[in-house]
Order: sequence, then C-alpha cells, then structure tokens
Amino acid sequence: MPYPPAHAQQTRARIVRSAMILFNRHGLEGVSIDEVMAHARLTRGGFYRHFKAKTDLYAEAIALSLAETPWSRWDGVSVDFSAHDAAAQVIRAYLSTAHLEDVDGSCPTVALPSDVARSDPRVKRAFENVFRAMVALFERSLRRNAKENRQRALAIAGICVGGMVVARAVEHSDLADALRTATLRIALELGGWSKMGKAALRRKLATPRRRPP
Amino acid sequence: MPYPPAHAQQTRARIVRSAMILFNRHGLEGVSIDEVMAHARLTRGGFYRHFKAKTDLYAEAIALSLAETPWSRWDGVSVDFSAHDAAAQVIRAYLSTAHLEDVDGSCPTVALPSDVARSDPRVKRAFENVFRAMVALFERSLRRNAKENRQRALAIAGICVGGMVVARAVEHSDLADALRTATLRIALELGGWSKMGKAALRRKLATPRRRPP
DNA sequence: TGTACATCAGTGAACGCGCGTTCACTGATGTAC
DNA sequence: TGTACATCAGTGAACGCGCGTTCACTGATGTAC
Repeated sequence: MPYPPAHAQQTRARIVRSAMILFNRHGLEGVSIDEVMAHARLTRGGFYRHFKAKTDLYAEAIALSLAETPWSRWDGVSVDFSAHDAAAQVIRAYLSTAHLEDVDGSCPTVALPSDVARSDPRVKRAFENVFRAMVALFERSLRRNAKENRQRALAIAGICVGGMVVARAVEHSDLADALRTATLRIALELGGWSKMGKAALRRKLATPRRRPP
Repeated sequence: MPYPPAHAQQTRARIVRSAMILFNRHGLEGVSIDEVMAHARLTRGGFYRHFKAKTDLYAEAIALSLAETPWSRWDGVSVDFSAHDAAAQVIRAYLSTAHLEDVDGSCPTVALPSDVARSDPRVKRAFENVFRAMVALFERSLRRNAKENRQRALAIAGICVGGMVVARAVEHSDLADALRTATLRIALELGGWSKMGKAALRRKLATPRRRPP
C-alpha cells in the first residue's frame, strides 16, 4: 500500500474544489478537464484515476457547497445557526455585495441555476439539497402555523435566489444594486425579521459564536 | 437586385427563432451552428451570410422574446396591458405550469439567467431590457408612492424569476410545484393583487381585449 | 413577350483547433525482509 | 538499520471527433433590353 489513503482523497477534493470555482466562473459546460486539472496543479491524464467521466464532477462540485456552508465568506462572519435570527443573518450574507461580486466562491444557486435546470437528475438532486437546506433554515426561524411557514420559507428562498441571479445577469451595476437592496428588504419583511434594530445586533455580537454542525 | 429584400430578413428571423428555441433547451454554449441551421431547415455555410459570428446570435435571440411578449402562449390568453390587473395576469401566466413545462418557448429570464451572467455586455443588455419591461409593468400596476413602487416591483420581478428558475432546477416535481405555488401566492400578495375574486374576473372577461402596442 | 444577365441566398467540402478519453510510462511512497 | 520490491498517483503523447469558420460553387430570382 504505497501513499497513505488520505493522499488520494485530498487530491480528489482539490480537483472538485477547482471544478467548483471554474464552474462558477464559466458554467458547467464551459470548463475543460485540462483547465480543472491545471487549476488543481495537476495534468490531464491523472483525472481518470479519480473520476470515471467528466460529468461526475457536476453533481459533486455542487454538493461541495452544501458540505461547506460558505455563508461566512460573504459577510466575513460565521453564522450562529442556532440563533433566533439565523435566517436574517444568512439572508444578509447571501444578498450582500460581497456575495454578488464573489463569483468564484459563490453559492451554486446563484451561479448555476439555469445550467442545472438542463442537467441530469444527479445534478438536480445536489442542487435541490442545497436549496432545501436554505428553505429549512428559513422555515425554522418563522413563527406561524406550519403550512404557512413552509410556503413563506419557499417564497423567501425563491426571492433570494432570483434577486441575486438577475443582479448578476443585468448590464448596469446600479440596477443590480437596486434589485439586491429591494430583494433584501422584502425578504426580511416577508420573514418578519426586518425589525432587528441595534439592540438585537448588540445581542448578536455579544453572544459567543457556535459553529454549525 | 435578385430576391426581394424581405426574403433575407425572413430567413434571418427564422435562424434567430431557431436559435432561441435551442438556447432555451441547451443553453447559450450548448448549441452548434449546425444544429441552429438544421432547425431552420438550412445548411451550415449559409449562416455567415446573415451573421458575422456565432456570438451575435446570443443577444439577438434574447431580444426576440422582448419583441414578441410571449405571455399569451403560457396562459393561452393574450394579456390586456392597459387593464388594472395586467400585472396579476402576467404573473399568473409567468408562474403557470404551462410556462414551467414549456422549455422551448420559455422566457429567457427563466431559461438562461446564469448563462447570461457569464456573457458579454451586449447579451446582458438584452436580458436587462426584458427584465426592465417586466419591472415597469409591475410598477405601473402598483398604487403607492413612487419609491416604494419601484422597490416592490423589483422584488416582485425577482421572486417570479427565482421561483421559476429554481423550480426548473430541482429534481422532484412536487417541490417544484410547491415552490411555484408559494411564489405565485406571495408575488400577488406583495403587489396587493391577491384579492381579485370572481367579480373582478367577470369584469375582465366582459371587457373587449386590446393587443399590447 | 422573351431571353441573357447580374446578383446574392444558400450549399457542402475543407481547414485547423480544442476537447474528452486512453494508454504506456515514470517515479514517489510504504512494506517485507 | 538498510535495501529490493510492489503499488498506484500522476505524466504527457496520442486518438478520434465535433466545432466555428472559410470558400469555391450552384441556382433561384428580378431586371435590362
């Protein structure tokens, strides 16, 4: 048994991470294996020791962002997922200027939705898991009856995705920002989280942070 | 001057229409010129008599859907754009099952947003025009102060796009439909159009229809 | 009215290039003795 | 402890294919006489 088994796994993870970055930049179909491998500081041929075919990367790259919960990257602060305003924190991070501009480290719901819509079920399943996680988080933070919570959570997640996707797809940055701001306001309003003033913010900053599970 | 000048224009339009259908199906980068020309019942070489390069098609195909206002295709009824409930009619059509399933004849905001986000400014401009038309329509139908109208209209357009894009990108059709329904309800609620009951519907059906300009 | 001509939309073979995938090989590593 | 070996991660040349684009050509059409 040459090489510790962890070595192959690490390389594999590096390839998937490079793929995710390049998929965010150029779309699922706009990236060659050469480019992925070069980004991971490897060469062409080695790819097939880790994957059966190129398409295997699609679902795995999307699933990566669920395993990583990259919210912290966008607002610079890790989210306390057990806090009563966890949903509001995530929405603010998701709809931040930082996330709008961070194409490489973007959430796949923003960078790839129409690509995923054309892909096979495995890819859609990975995407669905990411979206479901978002909806579930919102649902938990709502204080109404169960059915109404579910509907609201779905709509709030939808507005977040839509606002960001379109903001990235328009030409003028002032329209993009107007859309982002409007979406943020209405999303918080829909969840009943828009009232969080300075008191709540102070409370948030005073609480010791816990990492998501 | 052989061939009437209209002939070349008609062929060109046929190519753009074929491109739009195939772009909706396979994305901007997922369609070859051979495929576009074959769909338009032409051959490879003729393409370059109408276009300088393949990329010219992208913006033009997207602009086509603004010129055509295909709302009528999705709910089977043409929208009266001067009616007081024009926005509600469009939202119902946009968020209909028919539109969710009609990939070929889809609005580019649903079929291509993440593709457009990666494209050059010409393509983004065409996309922006389609989105702005949607926002302007919603804005006109709102009855509040101007600034609030603008914000609401942006958010409503965002939620419509987001709901549909994600509904197309998830694996399970029951989640897709729950999302579509929730989005429809909240979008109408946000615009204050959800109260339209049987009386308003009767009024709508009694009014003679006018075509959009 | 009829014929020769000029125009240009459309054809299809050809080109060079980049892609996904394969394969014989190299060399870094842990293990057996 | 040191050396020979087996394993397999990674290399890079090669393959066949499909793509965007070019180009010499065909043939349908309106016009001039």
